[in-house]
Amino acid sequence: MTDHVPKIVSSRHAPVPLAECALARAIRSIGDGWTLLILREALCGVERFDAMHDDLGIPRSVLAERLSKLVAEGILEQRPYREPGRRQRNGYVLTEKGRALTPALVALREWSEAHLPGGPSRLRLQTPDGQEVVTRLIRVDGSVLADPSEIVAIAKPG
Amino acid sequence: MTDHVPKIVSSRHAPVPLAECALARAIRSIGDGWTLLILREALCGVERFDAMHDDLGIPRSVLAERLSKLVAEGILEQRPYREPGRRQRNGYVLTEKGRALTPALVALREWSEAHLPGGPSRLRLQTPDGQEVVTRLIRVDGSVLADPSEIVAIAKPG
DNA sequence: CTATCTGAGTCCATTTTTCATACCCAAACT
DNA sequence: AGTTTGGGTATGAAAAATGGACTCAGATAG
Repeated sequence: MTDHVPKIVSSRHAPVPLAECALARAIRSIGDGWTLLILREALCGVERFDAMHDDLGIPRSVLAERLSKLVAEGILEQRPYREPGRRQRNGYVLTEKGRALTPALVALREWSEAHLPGGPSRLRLQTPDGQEVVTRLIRVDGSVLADPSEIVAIAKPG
Repeated sequence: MTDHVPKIVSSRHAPVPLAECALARAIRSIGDGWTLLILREALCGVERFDAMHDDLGIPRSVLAERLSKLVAEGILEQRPYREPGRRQRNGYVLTEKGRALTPALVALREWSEAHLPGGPSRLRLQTPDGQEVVTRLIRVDGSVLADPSEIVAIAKPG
């Protein structure tokens, strides 16, 4: 104690362990390739099992398992519907919790457009009046952050 | 051709196929649980193989494979360093392309704080002067979007 | 009333990843 | 010369993904 512990040189390790990190929890919850692609489908308004199966080429068993996990987590909910002359079925739609993932997906899309090869995306995310939607990083005082390299990660004492 | 094809009833399917979707490409590139957790480490300033291994509990072979993929994609780069009296090694740091993922990760963190159980996160992402950073969805005209449910996905004609 | 069609899944055998542990290597220090 | 240490490979066992066949229930046709 009277020792002057030389002090940790730099942050060799993350400032916060996984168990206390909200970002890590989000990744655990939805950070899986198929799950993210399913959320893209949901954001695009696709509700049906077979439509997702067709769009994604995902194995049916994997799709069923992921959908029920997303329902269990409250990100999707089953919405029964019936087409005229067809029997009742249920589709999957985003809950409010699920919709709240939109900023993250929009940010990913922007990153891809700016930094990945493959040409411009044909997918547009916009308001009903046709204005495209983008994300911005801002400080709590409302000012826009120009450069993400200004960001540092620290641990809140706890 | 003279047939009046009845017209597709609604968007059962996504407006854009995966191959032409920037969001899908991003998911292919980094949408994997371990990869996202590695990016979290990088964002936290963790550079070294062993530090990441300790923090994440990831198998060494998986970590090695993911790191080299991220380097190949230009998201991380190897930065050789040498501590006094130690041999030269290389760490991994975000490139500019990698840093550009920050908004997506911040958005995920916000979602987690707002909607997942687990208590407040101890991880803070802030500017050097201590202001916390958050994301906002905005229209191209600059106005802030209050509710993500206003968003619709459509295909750009192509 | 029986047959058939369809959307929405489940089941199952095979292949692919992941996992955990052990092992390896090169530099630096003893 | 021998030991330590960060940074990886190699390897067999366990888990997950894959793709195809199978199931089920209700609507409609015959």
